[in-house]
Amino acid sequence: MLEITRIRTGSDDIIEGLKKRGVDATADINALLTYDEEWRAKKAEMESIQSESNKISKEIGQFFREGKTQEANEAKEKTSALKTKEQDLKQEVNELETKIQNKLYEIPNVPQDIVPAGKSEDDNEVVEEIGEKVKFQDKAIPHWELADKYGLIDFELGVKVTGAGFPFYKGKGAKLQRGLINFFLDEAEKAGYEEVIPPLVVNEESGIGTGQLPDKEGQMYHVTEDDLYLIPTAEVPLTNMYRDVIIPNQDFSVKITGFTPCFRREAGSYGKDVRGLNRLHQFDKVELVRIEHPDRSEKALEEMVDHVKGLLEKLGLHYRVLRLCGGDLGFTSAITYDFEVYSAAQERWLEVSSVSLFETFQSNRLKLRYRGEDKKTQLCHTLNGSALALPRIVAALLENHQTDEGIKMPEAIVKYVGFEMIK
RNA sequence: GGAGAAAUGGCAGAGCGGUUGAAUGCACCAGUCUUGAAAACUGGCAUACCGAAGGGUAUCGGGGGUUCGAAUCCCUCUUUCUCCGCCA
Repeated sequence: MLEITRIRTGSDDIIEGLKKRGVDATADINALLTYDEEWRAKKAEMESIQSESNKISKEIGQFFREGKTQEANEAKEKTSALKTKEQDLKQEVNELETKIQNKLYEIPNVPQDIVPAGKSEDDNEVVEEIGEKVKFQDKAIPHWELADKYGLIDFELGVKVTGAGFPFYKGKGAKLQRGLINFFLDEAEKAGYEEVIPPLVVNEESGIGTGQLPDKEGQMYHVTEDDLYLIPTAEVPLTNMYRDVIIPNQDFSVKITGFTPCFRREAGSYGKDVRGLNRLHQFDKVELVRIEHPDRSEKALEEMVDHVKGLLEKLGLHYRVLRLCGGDLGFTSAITYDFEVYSAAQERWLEVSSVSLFETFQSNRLKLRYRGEDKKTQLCHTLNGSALALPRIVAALLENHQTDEGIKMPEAIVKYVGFEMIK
């Protein structure tokens, strides 16, 4: 959520910036400015009436204490007119606040200057590409066939027990999963992140805090009986740890990591996108979350990007880094780098990580602030990134490291999974 | 799940329906004193919004109500604690 003060002072820049998303926010911003002005006028009026009636109330108290009952009763008469006026104004003020709030919820974050304009993923900017496509003598076998051949993952069983998109990992498939999680967590810890195991269900306020709600409730599983949501990413509970928090100094740097399963309804997905491990309703992910001083958030973003690159290199995967264009940028993000690994058998890129800087967009909703030198509270910057999401990493590992003898594990994870080859 | 009790500032803990945004203590910050520190003393110390400023308004778990006036009374929700039941 953008800050209303920013809209007051920089509406043109916001409108200009949002064009890169293909959004024309002129009407919304102008409406907001009108509501805001009206709100301030009404509120000032309401407060002066409140002030007056507070004053009279105090006088009445004084009269009673002095035993001047008649004066007190006369003063009471005066308040009734004020009261009805106050109530009317209060209602108007409330209505305006709701309107402003709803409008603010609708406006996405403003992309940073270096974010390219664009409509879809085709306009994303390839920042760099590392490694080369693996050459195979025959055609590479897709991961779902490999998973079946080596008994690693049972998709059919998942369909029976739960439904499509909820696979069973078995034997070495399960060990690979567990090993990768531990590997990612250890790497995060080495980089200074504190490990957290959060709840996997969150309340509505948390969903609003990080921007999943309102609007995108269709993407989350909703436990209606208790009005709770299954987390679509650890970002939600990890970032909401800091909802309504004021960090007492300005030298802070919060770095947390957490492994969680993630649950996504993924309504509307179909075809090759959902084949095998490409898109699941439940998947495992290690997430990084950072809360930073605005002056240090750019640096933090770079560090996170470097961290993810390091992981992909240790896994020996051919990957590329994209700077998302305005149109592909998430609602809450000011800048996002996506990481894609090359799927040798499917011959396409698979997204395995997304690292974003939200600036104050989330912290404004979260009321997440720090206390500056002048003792005033300022909004923090929030960031997060996957490091990494498991299914597509597994898909890429299986496909890219397949040999005639089996699937070779990258050196870095051998000690984590406990074997060198899947045979 | 059933029965009771409670929810006040960073913490502890007062609070009669009327200068209570809230006593007091601790913690914290600044100053005095000191070679330095401690102690002592003095002052400061919630958040948000509106306003150029003086200042104003709101907030005592959340929401609603009674009243000229609510931290204080009523309703409701949430959470915590104690006891009982159930249970990894």
